Amino acid sequence: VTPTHRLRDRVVWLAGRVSLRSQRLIADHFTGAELRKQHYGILASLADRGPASQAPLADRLGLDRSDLVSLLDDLETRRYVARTPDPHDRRRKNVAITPSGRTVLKKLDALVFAADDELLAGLTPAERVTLARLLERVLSPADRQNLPADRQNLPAKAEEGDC
Amino acid sequence: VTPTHRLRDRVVWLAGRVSLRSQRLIADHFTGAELRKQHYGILASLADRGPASQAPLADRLGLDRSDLVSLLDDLETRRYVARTPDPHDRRRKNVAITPSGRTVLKKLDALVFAADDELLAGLTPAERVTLARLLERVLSPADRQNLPADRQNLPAKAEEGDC
DNA sequence: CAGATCTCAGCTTTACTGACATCG
DNA sequence: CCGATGTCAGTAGAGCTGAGATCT
Repeated sequence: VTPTHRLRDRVVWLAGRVSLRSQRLIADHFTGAELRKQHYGILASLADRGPASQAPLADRLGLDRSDLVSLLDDLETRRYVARTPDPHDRRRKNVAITPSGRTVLKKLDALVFAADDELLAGLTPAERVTLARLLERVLSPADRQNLPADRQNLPAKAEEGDC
Repeated sequence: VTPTHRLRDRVVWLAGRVSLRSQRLIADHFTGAELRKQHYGILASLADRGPASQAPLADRLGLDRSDLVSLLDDLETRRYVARTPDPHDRRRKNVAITPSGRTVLKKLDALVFAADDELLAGLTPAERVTLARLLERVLSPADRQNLPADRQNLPAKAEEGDC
């Protein structure tokens, strides 16, 4: 009685659908915020993982270096981040979040948290953790090509106890 | 020792990353196939869930009705689907997959399956099922708003037996 | 000179919006 | 008249490509 339903079993398809819904939820919650999803990602990454020059920053966000430029321009003109030339390598520009950037990040983080909560409304807290861990592990092999050495904090056991 | 790492705990963010990687994998596997991800979705939906007119078809794929038009044009000119006017409601056009459409679907399905396998390389079979089920459940509440009465085949128990 | 970094310009795909003619 | 359907045109976001200037 399981008539194959291809799309329901293909994570590559389901991920696209969930991503689209996530995008809509975030966009809805962000109305009037003059910043978008990627801006939030940049601020969050800078706050949680420290400053970086643009190339590594783009890598850890999964963005293209060229697309990062205008996003940083947006944030820089609003004084949410600061681009300072690297004294050791004059090609690089070190990007750091500013105090006012942290203030905005706090507000945006609440919006993203609300969107996340809305997306996962049908799941228990334990299931949400399981889902996040599985998605993170799906991403890991691709990230290992980019990230230098930043990912040792996975205890290798996948948080069972539910499901 | 868990320094908050916002992006790693937000499914709305992780879903976007996984979706992007999925998109790249599918696009890679589809090189030379003259059809894209959505074309596959249309064919798969028509094959697995039967023919439908365009509006319901768009709903069950999560596409916009307007975007479905040109996608169906592509498939129709290649004789993979057939649009036939509905005799009971002359506004509607019933869309069905053709025999040659099923042939192409088989080939595309192998490509998508390969992409899915590559995406989930780091997960065990049981974990893959768990991930698919969780993603499906995230999608369900949104789908119930669109689909008329097409989703009773979820027995309210989420196919455990693993995990 | 090879390679990395930042930047810019242009392109494609995707999703959305608004409008329209047709029909129930 | 209201609402649904299929279609079209235009818009904006997102990602990619290729190139250039600067620097290691």
